[in-house]
Amino acid sequence: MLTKKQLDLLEFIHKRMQKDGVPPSFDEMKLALDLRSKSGIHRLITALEERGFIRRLAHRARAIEIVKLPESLGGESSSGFTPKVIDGDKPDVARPANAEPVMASATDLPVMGRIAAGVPIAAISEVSHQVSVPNSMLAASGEHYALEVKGDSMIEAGINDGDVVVIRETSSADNGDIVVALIEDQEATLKRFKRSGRSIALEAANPAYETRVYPEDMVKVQGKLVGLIRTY
Amino acid sequence: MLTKKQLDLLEFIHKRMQKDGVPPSFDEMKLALDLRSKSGIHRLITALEERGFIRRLAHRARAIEIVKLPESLGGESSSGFTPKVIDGDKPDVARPANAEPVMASATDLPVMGRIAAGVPIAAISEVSHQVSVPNSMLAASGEHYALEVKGDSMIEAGINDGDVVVIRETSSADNGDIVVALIEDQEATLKRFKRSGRSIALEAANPAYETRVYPEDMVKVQGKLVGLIRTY
DNA sequence: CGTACGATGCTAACAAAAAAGCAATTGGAT
DNA sequence: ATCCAATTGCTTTTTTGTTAGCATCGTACG
Repeated sequence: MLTKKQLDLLEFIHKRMQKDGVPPSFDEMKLALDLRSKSGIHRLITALEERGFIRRLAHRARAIEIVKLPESLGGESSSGFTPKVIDGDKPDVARPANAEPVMASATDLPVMGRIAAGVPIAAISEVSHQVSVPNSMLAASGEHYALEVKGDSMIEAGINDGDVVVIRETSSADNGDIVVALIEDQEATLKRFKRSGRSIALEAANPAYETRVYPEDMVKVQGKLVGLIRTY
Repeated sequence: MLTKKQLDLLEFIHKRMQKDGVPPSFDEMKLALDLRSKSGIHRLITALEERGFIRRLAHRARAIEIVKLPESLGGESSSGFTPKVIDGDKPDVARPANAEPVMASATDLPVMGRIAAGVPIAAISEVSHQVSVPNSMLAASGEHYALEVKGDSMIEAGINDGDVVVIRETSSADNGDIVVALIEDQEATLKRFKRSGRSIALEAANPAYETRVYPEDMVKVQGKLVGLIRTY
């Protein structure tokens, strides 16, 4: 899953955080890996993020957090690690007796880029990073992936700019479903699906955008919205 | 299930990862299996992926991960690997062939009831059930819990009826934060917080509801909104 | 027995990603 | 305003993954 360099860096970050609690800066990492430029680090970090090992805040100094460790670094296996653990322990809560880092059922899904609203987007392409979504959001079978929403076209459906939507792959949809549709094999959008006869209407949930109607063979449903995750 | 070659390769990858944590590159595998071309490896890898033994990121160097091992190779115990399924939910069986990502970082939070919008609610009390939320939504420290949203008072903030909101306990808030506030020690609501001088305004995100202003000692902030989860 | 097919092997050409470096910007924090 | 850190653009080299085309071998099957 990781290349040597990536692993080295991850290990360094991990040790650093164990030692003084603060993640290293790019320069420190540069030093540690004996590079002459930070840009190399930047790329390694990006790779680690893409693979779901770390999480970070862009443009924030030292805003790196380790999300998981590979087994080779004393990673989990038996629940050992637990990068950060909040066990939402509220008062009496009925929690199963086994004390623990309360890892719950979730699955990492790849975020396949951003999907636009008004003016669509470069079709779904590559993984930018991973998000964990509760399994309760996923169907027992079927492929899922996530997209970051760009724009405000679905605002009246409670989908805001920046939200992450979870999509289940499917090529069919029912009226009223919110779907990811590929129009003319070109642009992908998130819209509400409505069929009438041989035409398909894709309507935004925002009066500022107009509903567009296409003959059915110009629209391909790629997936349907099954969940939404927003972080403030 | 697997051909000899496929098994050999899988075994090699496994050992390799045990040893140095980094999966082998195609060339290394080529060497190991004593082939003169990578293309053979490519096909074997594809086969292993199809059969669900490994998972990988296409076009990424060394991005291979072993998902399961046949019994013939110490299948469970010896590797400390155990493609874990944290108890509770669905058994890991029914996963489509092209495998979805594995279990990831999430935490179960108790849902402490429903919180209303317009007309508040029976104060936060007992746990109705648990939801898994991605750890990325939680602060490194602090207590969290979840509430189910009842009503449409925050609809313009993209919070719909039925959504689950994740709250971090805190007694302070900044202007503009969406908070769970206890009014007169009686009713709890989810509103946007605005302070001016010694009074606190709690405003809904829905023109149908009016903003209410209280002297600061009548309002107690109980927590602030940090995340939202919606399942369709 | 001959054919079809699947699993393998090889070569060779290509396409991309990983990794590094340098320089110039942008952002945050103080 | 200024410092420091992070981000970006661009370049170069090396490593790694992907594909296509072709050949061989063995087995299942009519």
